[in-house]
Amino acid sequence: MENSELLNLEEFLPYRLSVLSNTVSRGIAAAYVDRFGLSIREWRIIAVLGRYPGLSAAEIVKLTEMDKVAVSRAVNRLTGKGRLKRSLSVADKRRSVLVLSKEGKHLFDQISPLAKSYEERLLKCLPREDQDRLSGMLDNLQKQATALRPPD
Amino acid sequence: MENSELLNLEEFLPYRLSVLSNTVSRGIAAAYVDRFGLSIREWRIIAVLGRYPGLSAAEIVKLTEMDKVAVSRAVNRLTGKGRLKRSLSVADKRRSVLVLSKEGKHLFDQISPLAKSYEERLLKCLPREDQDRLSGMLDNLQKQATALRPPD
DNA sequence: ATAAATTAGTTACATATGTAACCATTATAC
DNA sequence: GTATAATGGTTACATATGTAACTAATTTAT
Repeated sequence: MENSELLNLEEFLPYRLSVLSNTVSRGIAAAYVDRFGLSIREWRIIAVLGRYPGLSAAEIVKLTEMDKVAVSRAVNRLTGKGRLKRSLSVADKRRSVLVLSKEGKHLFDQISPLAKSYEERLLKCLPREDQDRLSGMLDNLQKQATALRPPD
Repeated sequence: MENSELLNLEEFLPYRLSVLSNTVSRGIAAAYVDRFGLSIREWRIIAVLGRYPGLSAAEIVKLTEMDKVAVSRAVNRLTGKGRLKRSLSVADKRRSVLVLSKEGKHLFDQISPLAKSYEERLLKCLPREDQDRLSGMLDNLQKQATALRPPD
């Protein structure tokens, strides 16, 4: 067996992405999980609905790459706590229409600056030029990874 | 509230990293989870031990950013299935010394090329020059994220 | 030399998660 | 128009996970 076929973990992009993403997610979570009683996934749903009010659960699934059951459950918890309002689409009675409640909006407003501040501190390690490049590369990688993904 | 303080999710680096990492991890997992009966975390431990035989559980924790309980459990499962051998360090009887068994090595040898092939196809979307740049940026980001991480 | 603090790892508990099976509704095929 | 397939979402079950409390071994401070 050619040694070059064996995996060198610390050069392996998927591994590095995963480690980095975990470190970062926990870093941000530290700022809101305890303080606001939100799980990472719940926050993600708040954030996506803060940005795009009126999404359905299925649309959240597509946007966030979260599992549809996970979304269903997080939405239920958030609705139960009064952080989200759910109604049914008139055009398609299967579809839910999700929006932040007043309290949900308030959470979004409070956590947004914390999240952005974290991002800013994180990006300080890259020169401006690299930051823009990185953004483009991530777009390309995401498209490619989506294309490579096996059908469910 | 200044609109600029609100989070724009699709430009938010931590979010994009998380989505990308999930898409990628699932893409690779599709190649081994069912075929070899390995969870993503178990595979990660196989991979790190294939690269660094003799690590302790705590060292795996540091290298992979996995939770120490998660590592303990995955190691137990792998040992139970005969994919890993565990002994105790002579110098420090708390420490485990972990190595792949023959079967574990075989798994590593079989999955490595699949993983590398996935990585290769993923990276096809970036010109060579960007690939090198990306690598350097990920190093910097990882260091920064680690520095920003709150103490446990 | 001994008590206190640290470190490696495991266990117990509550909670979260993924898979598959399941309704209800809407779209498609005939 | 009716049967069939596809879609949105939930539920049930088994399993995985995180937190905190724990044991055992080692290190540090005195």
